[in-house]
Amino acid sequence: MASTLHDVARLAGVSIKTVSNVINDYPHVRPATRERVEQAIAELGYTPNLTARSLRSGRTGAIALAVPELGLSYFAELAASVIEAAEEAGVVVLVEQTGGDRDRELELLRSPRLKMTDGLIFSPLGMGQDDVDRLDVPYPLVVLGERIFDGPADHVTMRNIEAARAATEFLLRTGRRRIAIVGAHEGEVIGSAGLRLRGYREALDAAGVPFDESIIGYTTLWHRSNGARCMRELLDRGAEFDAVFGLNDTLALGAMRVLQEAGLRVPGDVAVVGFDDLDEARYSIPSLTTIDPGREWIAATAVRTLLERIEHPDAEQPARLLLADFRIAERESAGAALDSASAALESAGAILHQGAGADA
Amino acid sequence: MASTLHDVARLAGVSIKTVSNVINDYPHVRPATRERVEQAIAELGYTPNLTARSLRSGRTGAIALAVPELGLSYFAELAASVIEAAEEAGVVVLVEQTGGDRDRELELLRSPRLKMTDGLIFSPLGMGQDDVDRLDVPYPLVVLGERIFDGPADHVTMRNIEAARAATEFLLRTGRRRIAIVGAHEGEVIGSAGLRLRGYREALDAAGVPFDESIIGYTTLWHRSNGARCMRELLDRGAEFDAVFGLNDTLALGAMRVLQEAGLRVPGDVAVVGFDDLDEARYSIPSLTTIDPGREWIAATAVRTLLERIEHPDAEQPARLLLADFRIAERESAGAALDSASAALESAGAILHQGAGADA
DNA sequence: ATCGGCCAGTACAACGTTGTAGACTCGGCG
DNA sequence: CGCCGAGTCTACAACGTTGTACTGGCCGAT
Repeated sequence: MASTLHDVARLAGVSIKTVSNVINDYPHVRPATRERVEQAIAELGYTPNLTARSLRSGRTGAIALAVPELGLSYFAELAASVIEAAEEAGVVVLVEQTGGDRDRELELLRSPRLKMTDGLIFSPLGMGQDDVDRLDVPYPLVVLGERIFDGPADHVTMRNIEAARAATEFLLRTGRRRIAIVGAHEGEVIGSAGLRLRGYREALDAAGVPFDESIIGYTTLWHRSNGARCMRELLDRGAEFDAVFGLNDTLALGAMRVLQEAGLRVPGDVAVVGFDDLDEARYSIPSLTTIDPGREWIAATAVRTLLERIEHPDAEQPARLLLADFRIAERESAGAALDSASAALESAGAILHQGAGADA
Repeated sequence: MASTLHDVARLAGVSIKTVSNVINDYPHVRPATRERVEQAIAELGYTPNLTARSLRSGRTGAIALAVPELGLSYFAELAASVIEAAEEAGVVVLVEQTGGDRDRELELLRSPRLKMTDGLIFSPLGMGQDDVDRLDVPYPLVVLGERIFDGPADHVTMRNIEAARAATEFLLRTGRRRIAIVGAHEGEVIGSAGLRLRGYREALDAAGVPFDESIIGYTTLWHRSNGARCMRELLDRGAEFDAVFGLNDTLALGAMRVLQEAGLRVPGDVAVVGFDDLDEARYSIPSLTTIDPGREWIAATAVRTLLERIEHPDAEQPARLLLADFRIAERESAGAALDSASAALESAGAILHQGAGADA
């Protein structure tokens, strides 16, 4: 059905290798021959069989992206950015969902289905630091997220601690003193929750504000409903606070909903800050002040790094850690500065911290 | 680096075909031989080269999914469902973004990159009915959405007219009479906007409520911000209404935000209904009453239909139109019934209309 | 005893492409 | 005049897999 080099060669009266040479812009082809071949290609509507080309070249021109779930806005937007960056590099993206399940993540790492791709961008959620050895795979791999550090593969991620610290400092600077947390993970040290909580504590310590366990809300999965539930529990137990730091936007949005249901005004009574800068944060009521963690940069860097590894598979370059810059996206939910200094800051554009890209 | 059938065969002392037979569960292999081969496979960590297998078999085990943008929640959730359904069928999914741009959509349809897949699930947004002939492609294709009807390819979509009519009837039944529209497309007949507006008009006509152009809000792209802008325009020009039908959830959510900013209570002063049943609709404030258009069924059916076409490429079965059932997901933004009949209905569970799946 | 049929396993070709080696022509230079 | 090198093109092999056809050996039925 689909035509091959043989068909084109027969029609043009040349060998199949000459057709191949024309397609690949090999220079030593007479213009007359080239034209004859091109005409035959057009006539037959020939397109090269990429599978055969892959077999021959050992490259597929596809990369895999594994995320927990596209239904989670953060990963949907991450995937969008990865696909876009890959497209610019002429590469297509095969998307897998792991559900954030450790077993499925481990299984995926050794799945033969990856043989269809040249490498993997992997965002684990179920695996932890103990599984670090499982990242030692026989194909190019770039890891995202904060579940596993110092692994054998390149790692692109965000400045969780610094960003969370900046978010907390922002709230402190606007006069808030009792900053509740929504979404903490019990006993976690590494991982988004652990790192962001650490940034929060660093900011409190630096400002001399005591850490108060009673306004820390714990939960498991970072779903909207859990943000709501978490906030409801805080309110029910009579916790007192004048600000909320949701460890991601979905949590913050869920929490904000509960605050409003309870008759509290945002940001009047309680300021709310999130983390992720989802598209949605721009359109909530009120719009959500949040951390833009550099998602696009992360996506572009992950693709670029992976393609470099694919290009030079034998390069003995050690695994790198690449960190994105972040900024505070200041909006309504925590824009009302309580003193004049921060009011000036507010109008200035809100880039509070611009970390240096650690490309080394 | 990676081992091949040859390596395994050499180690096990058999021919490569026997190894192949073991892998493919060919029955006529002696248990002793099978075991020897399996041991060699384990020892070498052999996994089959899927590219070579694809070349040989003519099948890749991958399908492509082309959507406008994963940043749009509807398509992110659609993609999630498609990937899940494909996974169950043992197939992987290559995701492309067209940006809803007609030229990129047309280009994608003849892109050689599709050669890496067995078929395409295509959700166009820029193309229109005039481009129907472009869907006559030399590979299995399933079309989604409502941009193009009666094309040469299988088409899986939702009951836009009936669902929009049911949404409108729901508002009418709860006593609303002045139902504003957010997100109409000027002059559109086909397409989600055109069809949903038609369902709206049918409901009005059936109830003897006059259609009033002054409460129809027009916009272009269905982004949150456009829903907000659209609603602001309606308010600015002094339009009077007691309900809003957002032609999708993002529009409705944007509109709801503006209503609340303007001091109007939802659903007290204005009831709001959306369309899509995004995850987000469950967690907005108030939660959004909306149409569940059967997205999961659409995804599963698209995958199943595509795989059937791939399986039987020569079957001369004519292109089919497959329609999903829908239901009203009744939530807070339009739950407050104004009469006792609908109050009873409200507590009943809100499946207002259950269309029959047209699998013929 | 001979044949047909089943079992276990093998050799070869083919999927469509591209790298390598080489054939053939032609012009220029020694 | 003969040789070299560059230009143009071709034949062949190989990427790793699997379908087809085949070889023997064995058993039971004729």
